[in-house]
Amino acid sequence: MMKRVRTRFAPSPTGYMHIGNLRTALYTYLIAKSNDGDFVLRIEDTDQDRYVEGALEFIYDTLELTGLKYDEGPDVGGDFGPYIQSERKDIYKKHAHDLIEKGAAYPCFCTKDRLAESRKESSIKDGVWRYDRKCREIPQEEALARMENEVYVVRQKMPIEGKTSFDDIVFGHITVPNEELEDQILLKADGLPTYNFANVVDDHLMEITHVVRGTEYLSSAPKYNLLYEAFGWEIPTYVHLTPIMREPGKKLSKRSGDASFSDFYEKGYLKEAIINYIALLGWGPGTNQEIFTLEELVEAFSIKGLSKSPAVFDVEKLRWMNGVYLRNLSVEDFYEVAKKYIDEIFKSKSYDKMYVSDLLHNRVDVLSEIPEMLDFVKELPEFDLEIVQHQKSGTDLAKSLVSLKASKAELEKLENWEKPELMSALKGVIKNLDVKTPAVLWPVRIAVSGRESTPGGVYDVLLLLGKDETLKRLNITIKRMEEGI
RNA sequence: GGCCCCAUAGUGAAGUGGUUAACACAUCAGCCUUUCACGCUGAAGACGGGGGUUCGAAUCCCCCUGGGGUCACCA
Repeated sequence: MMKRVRTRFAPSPTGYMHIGNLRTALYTYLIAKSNDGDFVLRIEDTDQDRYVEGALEFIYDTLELTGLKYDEGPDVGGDFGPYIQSERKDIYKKHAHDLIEKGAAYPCFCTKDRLAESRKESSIKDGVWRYDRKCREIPQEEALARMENEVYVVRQKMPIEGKTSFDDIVFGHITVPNEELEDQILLKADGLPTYNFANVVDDHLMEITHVVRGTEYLSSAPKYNLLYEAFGWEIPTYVHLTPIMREPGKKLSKRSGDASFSDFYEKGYLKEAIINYIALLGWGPGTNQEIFTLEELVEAFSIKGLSKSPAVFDVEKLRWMNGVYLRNLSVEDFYEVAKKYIDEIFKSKSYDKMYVSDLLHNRVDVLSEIPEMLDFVKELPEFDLEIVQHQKSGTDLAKSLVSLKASKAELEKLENWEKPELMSALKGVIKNLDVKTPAVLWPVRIAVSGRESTPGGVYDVLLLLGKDETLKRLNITIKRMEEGI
């Protein structure tokens, strides 16, 4: 009987959900759920200096929004709490002392000053300083006594010689020389554990079976193995994830701009598309399927599909995928997500919601583009008269002017400003003038929109503007042209 | 610098000794068309380099190169 799979997402409360963190959360969730297991949220706040107000809510909200529902966590409870590390202080302290008794760790009384001094002296040699293990030799009895009234940290006693190996499910078997391992600090002088200690203790106590984290922890894994062994605990399955790069060679980071989930979300990328896209950054289903709902990801996910090399975040592909999601929406649903962007253009003016949505929903990749696509609705933009001519059908300015005047005359007569009427009016113009269709439709559209490309054709643009505005703009452009010729 | 890891088109990514080396985004061309977009069709584009092993290597081994990670009282 296999143990129940349990994974945990363990962010620091920094008030920011980096896209890479989100992906880690996603994969962690998928590993649990694709095995009918539990997904746990644990907050790693052992660095007091880093605490950001409101960060917890931010994490809860983001996971809620993206659908990564956790079975246990600070706000939902569970049998393995508390789920916030700063509330587990006593647990770490007890375990650190157990380790001292077992001889796998020792208290270190070196002050930061002495360390800095030591670092300064020896750094001349090869550039990399490592703790000189001064306190390691203090007899345990004496050390225990000094702990009563001195400030100390607890350090892990690493083997001096030999090698340590560990297995990672994506990277395989990895061996490192023990001389590389520093006697790292487990418990800080403030009594809180370092990540290096807390993660081991918590993962064991919370019965985490698959430890999912970034490759930045790969080189620390042997130290964790040594810790598990010292405690006599079962070693979990390690799943180290490659980083997401902004461009080849450059890691995606907060500093390089819009690398956070909320930035994308607020720009008009759908959460489903973001999740879908990042799922494919570093993981492949082994089939050609690319569009996945979260449920489908749970179904399709396998650790085997995880990639060993870093993946570059390609905004262009995210755009495309977001467009696919938008197009797959019904017009009604599209309106719901696009509403706030469309309203930026129409403000309080009334408009036919479904009509506008229908016009937009095949043409938009990112919702925030909408105001720009419709900006001509607000007012006639400045534009170069040259674009009024339709080159392909050999229409020049003079001919365009004729088309415009004739069109204006017909449009003025219309009682009903509806598509069928507009169509028959302009088709009549085309027939009377005996010209090609674009020779009329193109100039009219440009004359009233000032744009070479618009969502929808002339009739759509005319409907968007209404009769009065259309005629007003036709007059303006006609006048400009008359003065120009 | 030491140690560890990685390496298929611009990007993601199939492929695990024998393939015309998939597929998707992007690019380019054509079709559709009243512009744009959607959609459809097609094109160009890759196994980082060098040695082995093998009848045969993108696939296995070694070296080089390139990239990444790590070496905190941060996670």
